[in-house]
Amino acid sequence: MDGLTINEAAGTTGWSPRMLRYVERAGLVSPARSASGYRLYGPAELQRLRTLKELLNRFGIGLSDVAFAAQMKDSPELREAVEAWLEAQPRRPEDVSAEDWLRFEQEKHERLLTAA
Amino acid sequence: MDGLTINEAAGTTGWSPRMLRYVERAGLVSPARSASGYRLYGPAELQRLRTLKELLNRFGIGLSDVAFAAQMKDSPELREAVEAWLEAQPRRPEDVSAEDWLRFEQEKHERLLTAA
DNA sequence: CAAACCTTGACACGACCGTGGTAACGTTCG
DNA sequence: CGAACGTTACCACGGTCGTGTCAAGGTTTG
Repeated sequence: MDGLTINEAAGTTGWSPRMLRYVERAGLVSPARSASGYRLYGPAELQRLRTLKELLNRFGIGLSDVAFAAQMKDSPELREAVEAWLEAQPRRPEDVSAEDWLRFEQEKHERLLTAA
Repeated sequence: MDGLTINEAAGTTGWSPRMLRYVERAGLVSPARSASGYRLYGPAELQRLRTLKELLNRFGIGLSDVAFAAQMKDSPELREAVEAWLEAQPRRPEDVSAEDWLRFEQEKHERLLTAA
């Protein structure tokens, strides 16, 4: 049977076995299962895991964010409702662009800014 | 000057003053400010706050989710990267539709299911 | 001018995210 | 058959989300 087991997949993707199960639970990458229930990661899943990792690192987002995007993707009702809300008013990007967003998302414990 | 103060706005929208500040911080609804720095909520903001509340309740999502959607909306780079990743493979919706998503998102502490 | 309201900053708290670890039990392979 | 590996179910822990509350100080208004 083709497909790497979870530890092998962990080895080639950089995720821990623990996280591979978590990612699956989040509905993002679900490998096939062997007759006895072992996870079998094929080339497609492995690639998906690698690009997922890069996606998260590159933008500093979380699994939940991607999971939410997925949910929006296959629930037109949700997607339309959210888009409609966002469309309503532009929020001039001067105020809340990457700067403030990051500030909010990460919310380390920095002060300052106050946007003179 | 037109515009309700934060407590008045809280009264008509159902949000607490605390949460109105939090929502602003998340970059979702930013009222104008008076000369001395008081928040002034106009009809547009009030409506936006009410619909936001309904959006969250209706789909059981969080402010962060909407904030993330907003971020995707005005960062084409992020949006394209996420969409590209999601597009890659369809994930048959039998496995991870609303059921599992909710299970993951809320993750109360329920057992069972195992989808006989 | 004093009461009532606003502002930001902080402490606090339960719930959940992202992780790791361990336990208890089934599977594969040498 | 025993070692190595897989599965699920838990405990734990720092960090963030969504909230409330309180303190210290400026503003508005009767």
